[in-house]
Amino acid sequence: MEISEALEALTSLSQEIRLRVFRLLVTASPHGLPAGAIAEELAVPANTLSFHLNHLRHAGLVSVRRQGRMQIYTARCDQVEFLKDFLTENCCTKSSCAS
Amino acid sequence: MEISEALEALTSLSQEIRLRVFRLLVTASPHGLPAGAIAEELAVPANTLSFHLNHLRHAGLVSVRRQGRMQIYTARCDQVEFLKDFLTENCCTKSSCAS
DNA sequence: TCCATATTTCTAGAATACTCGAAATATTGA
DNA sequence: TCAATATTTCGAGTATTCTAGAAATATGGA
Repeated sequence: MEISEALEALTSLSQEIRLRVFRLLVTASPHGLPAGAIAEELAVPANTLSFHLNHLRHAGLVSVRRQGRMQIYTARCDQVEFLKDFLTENCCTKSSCAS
Repeated sequence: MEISEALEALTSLSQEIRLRVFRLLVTASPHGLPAGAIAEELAVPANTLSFHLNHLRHAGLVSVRRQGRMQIYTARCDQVEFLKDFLTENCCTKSSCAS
């Protein structure tokens, strides 16, 4: 993972609503959840949520598919793995790292 | 690691200058580097750097000790481990995770 | 004590991010 | 085609973060 991608992922996950959205989607993995269900669960207005879902999508952390009228969002857990790898390779010394 | 602590660490590392500072300090681990050397290496004004070092310090990602006139900053690599653990526990499904 | 060096704090302006009402778009079913 | 539902886009206001000049603080050496 490039530093610019890592920055995008870190920026996306560093916002409370987005982190909560992502965690929720991880628990709902691999089926995903429609935007409306996320908005209701987290008590966030639909348009505000849409803004954050877009942010996560641009950062590559979620993917989306349409199912009828609904947009189903799914966590891209592999991207978190890449982020963790980035942190391991760039932000850890050998001695301090388990992996 | 609590969600609020994780947010602080993610926020700190999601800013380009701070991420570069942290990576530099990891390479200089465990000795650390004086603020002036970091500023010079990254070509950032001393007071701007100070702002970001403060941010990293409040997030627990670096520690500092005085050595004569210099302030020596050191990466707290263990905190990155905690952040990775947080991501593993909260943001990964079992199937998607190596660990 | 006085000066030079290293760094931080103060401050205000600039840039970026977040929020949410209102309007627009997409889909389904009648 | 029309109404209802699900979601997104637009736009403007608010809040937060970043930047860097200037001044302040801390230390060591002459």
